[in-house]
Order: sequence, then C-alpha cells, then structure tokens
Amino acid sequence: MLDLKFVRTNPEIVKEALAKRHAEINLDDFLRQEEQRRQLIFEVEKYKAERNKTSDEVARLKKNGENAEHLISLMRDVGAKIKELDQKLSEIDNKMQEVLYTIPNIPHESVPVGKDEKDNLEVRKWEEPRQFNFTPLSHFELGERLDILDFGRAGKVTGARFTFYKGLGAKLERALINFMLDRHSKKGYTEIFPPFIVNRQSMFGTGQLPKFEQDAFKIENTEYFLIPTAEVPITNYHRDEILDAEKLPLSYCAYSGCFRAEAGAAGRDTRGLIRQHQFNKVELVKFSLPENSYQELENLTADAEAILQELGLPYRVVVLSSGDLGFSSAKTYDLEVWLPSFNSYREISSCSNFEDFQARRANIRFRRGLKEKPEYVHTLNGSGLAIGRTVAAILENYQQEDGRVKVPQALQPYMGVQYIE
RNA sequence: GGAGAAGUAGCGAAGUGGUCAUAACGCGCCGCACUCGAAAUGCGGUUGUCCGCAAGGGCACGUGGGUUCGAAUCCCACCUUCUCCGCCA
Repeated sequence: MLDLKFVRTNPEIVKEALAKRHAEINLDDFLRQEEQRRQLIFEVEKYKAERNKTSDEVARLKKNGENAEHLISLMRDVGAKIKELDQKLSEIDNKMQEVLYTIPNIPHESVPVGKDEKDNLEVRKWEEPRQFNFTPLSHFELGERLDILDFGRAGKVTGARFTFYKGLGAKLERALINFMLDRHSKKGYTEIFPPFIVNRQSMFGTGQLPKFEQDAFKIENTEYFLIPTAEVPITNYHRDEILDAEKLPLSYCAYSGCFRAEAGAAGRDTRGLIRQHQFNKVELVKFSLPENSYQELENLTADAEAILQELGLPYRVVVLSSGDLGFSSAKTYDLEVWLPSFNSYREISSCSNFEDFQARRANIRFRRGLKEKPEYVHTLNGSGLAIGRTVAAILENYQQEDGRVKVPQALQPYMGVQYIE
C-alpha cells in the first residue's frame, strides 16, 4: 500500500508508475474523494471539539447541582450531526480503501520498463547448460521410471497438480529442505517453522488480499487461508510491532508447504512438478533499514544463488521488467534454473524488495532512537529455493545415459547414496 | 466442544457513566543532581496516529456495533489469553 499523503502530493509519480505496470486505475477520481475526505474530517472534528467542551461544562454544572438541560438539548443536535458526518466519512474511506488497496507498488528506478516477461533483462549467468550425448528425459519421465514420483495416484487420491513422492524421491525432497535450512541458518538466518494457515489480516498484510483472493485456497466456513508461501506468516510475524533499529536487519528462513489455486493457469505446465497446487519451499525473509534494503536484496539473492551453485545447477539471474513485476514488489530478481527437457531456463526463485509497501499494510515499524518517530521497515523475501522445482532440476541435469540420476555432491551426506536408481 | 476468568503505556496495575488518558501507583528505561566512580537516594522525562502552514483540534482502554448530551465504565457480537472438564496426535 502506498502512503496516502504521498499519492496526494505526487500524483504524477503514481500515474507514471501505474502506466509502467499497465495498471488501469482512475487516480483523478481518487484524488477528488481525498479532497472531500479532508473537508469532512475538518467539519466533523469541529463538532467533536464542541461536544467535548460542552460535555465538560455539563459535568461541572451537574457536580454543582445546577441545571444543564439547555446544554444537553443543544448537544443532541450536535450528536446527530456528528453521527451523520462520521457515516459519510466512513463511506468515503471505504471507497478510497478499495482503490488504495489495489494500487501496486512503485517500481524502483533501476527496474527496466517493459510490457511483460519478455522484457525481463538477464543480469548474469552461472555456468553453461550441460551438453548431453543422449536425448535427456523430462523429470516426470525420470521420476516415473525410477518409481520416485507418482502423478497418477495423486490424481486419484486428490486431483490434478498433486504428486506423491516415493522412496528416494521422498528422501530427496526431505534432504533438500534440510540442506537449504542448514545452509541459510549457518549464514545467520533464524530458522522458523510457521503455521501453514493464516487469517485474512495476514494475507492482506503481504498483499495477497484483497486483489488476489481467487489465487488462494480458503478454508470453508472460516476466515482462514492456506499459505501460498512462508512469506505470509513470516512477514506477518512482526505485524503491528515497532522493532529495535539495532536489531535490523532481521533475517529468517522458513520451510513451509505452499498452496496455490493456480487460477488462470489452466493448460500451463500440466505435467510434472513445475506447477502444483501444493509444493514445498524454503523461504528467506528480511526486515531491513530503508537505506540498506537494496544492498540486502543483493545479499538475499546471493544467498539463494549459493544454493544453486552448491547443487551445481546452471542458472541465470533476470531482473523483472515493470510489466512482469509482482503487485507488492518494487524490484524483483528471478533465479532461473536450466531445465534440459524444456531446453530453457525456468524460475526457481524470486527475490524481491517490497520497500515499505508491505510494512505499511502490516504496520511493521522501527525506531532509530528513543525519542525518534517510528518509521516503516523495508521487507524483502526470496525463495531459497522452491523444492519441487529443485527436484525437477536435479533429476534432469544429473540424469545419466543409463537412466540413473547422480546425487549432487553437497546432497550426498543428506541422501546417503550416490545415485538414485 | 463445555464451564469460568481476564484483555488499559515496555511490564505489573488503578480507574465501574462526567472535572482521571501526555492514564494514579509500582517496576523498567532515559536525563540531571549527589559521588573519585558506582550503588543507594532525590528531581525531571518516557504512547501512537489523523487533520492543519501554524495555533490548535480529533481519534485510540482487545475488535466491531449499540445505548447516552457524554462510555475504559452499561448492552450485544466476535477475537485472543489463562484455568478446569471433555476429546485428541
């Protein structure tokens, strides 16, 4: 959420940002309502001040045993007026909130302006894709042949876009979770195991609601949602708090299941592990001083990259264009891993700086000094990494001609075997 | 799920319809004094937010409604925590 005062005083900047994102929002209507709103506040507060003053007077009169009937009857009208104006004010507030809550974040100046993902820019690349002297199989073919992934039975038991992991497949999934958490906590991220279900307020805090409710799984007859990412519970962990500036940046890593309705993705990536309704992820979250947040974004991205490097998976880093940028993000780097069966790079991590956009929604602040005013922190997060897609990348990149899959060196202590066969 | 109790500043807590919400009192924290220094002691300070150039106002006692000229205080609903019972991995 943007600062209302900022929108009012910098309408041109906001309009330009909306244009860069190809978002259609009528800002002029909004600004007119804002004008009205302030007028109403001014009016109703005048009446309230009068009421407060007169109430004191009534109290004094009654205490002295004098008659206050004339004042009381006067205040009856004032009370009615206040009620009426307050109602008007809350109506206009509600209308404005509907708009304000759907205005996306302003892209950082370093974000390339573009239409969609085709305008994302490659920032760097790590290692060249492996060359095969045989035709590489897809991870789902490998998974089924090795009897470590079972999509068919998941379809029977649950439905499309779910998977059973089995034997060394299940162990690989678990090994990756442990491996990543171990690496990140060694780097100073505090490990957290969060709830996988959150309330509406938390989903609002990180920006999933109100605009993207159709993407979430909501639990019937409750106001609970399955989390689409650990970002939601971890960022909201500090909701409505004032943090100590000396403790910043706070860095957390968390494993969680992730649940996504994938509304609008019908027909895309229907086979394999790439797009599931349920997947596992290790997430990195940071709460940073505003002046350090872009350095922290580089740090966080590097920490996610280190996992890919240790696993020996070729990848590239792209910076998302303004047209592809997520709603809450000011700047995002995607890490894309090489997937031989796709003959292309696919997103395996997304690292974003939200600046104060989430912090304002979730009311997460810090104080520089004892007498200083609280300020909003900057929040960041990134996958470190998506586990299912990492499994897919390992199976495809480490497959051997004989159909076996070599276990990456770094993972062997966690797997206890050198080959999946 | 059932019964009961409670939610007020960083913490503990007073306030049960009006002159007590920059919220009594205590602890903590900050500053000053005293001291060679510290402890102890004394004095002072210590919520956030909104409107406004400012002066000055408004709002907030778990949350949302209601009653009233006026609500921390009365009524209703909900949330959270604690205790006991039931159930359960």
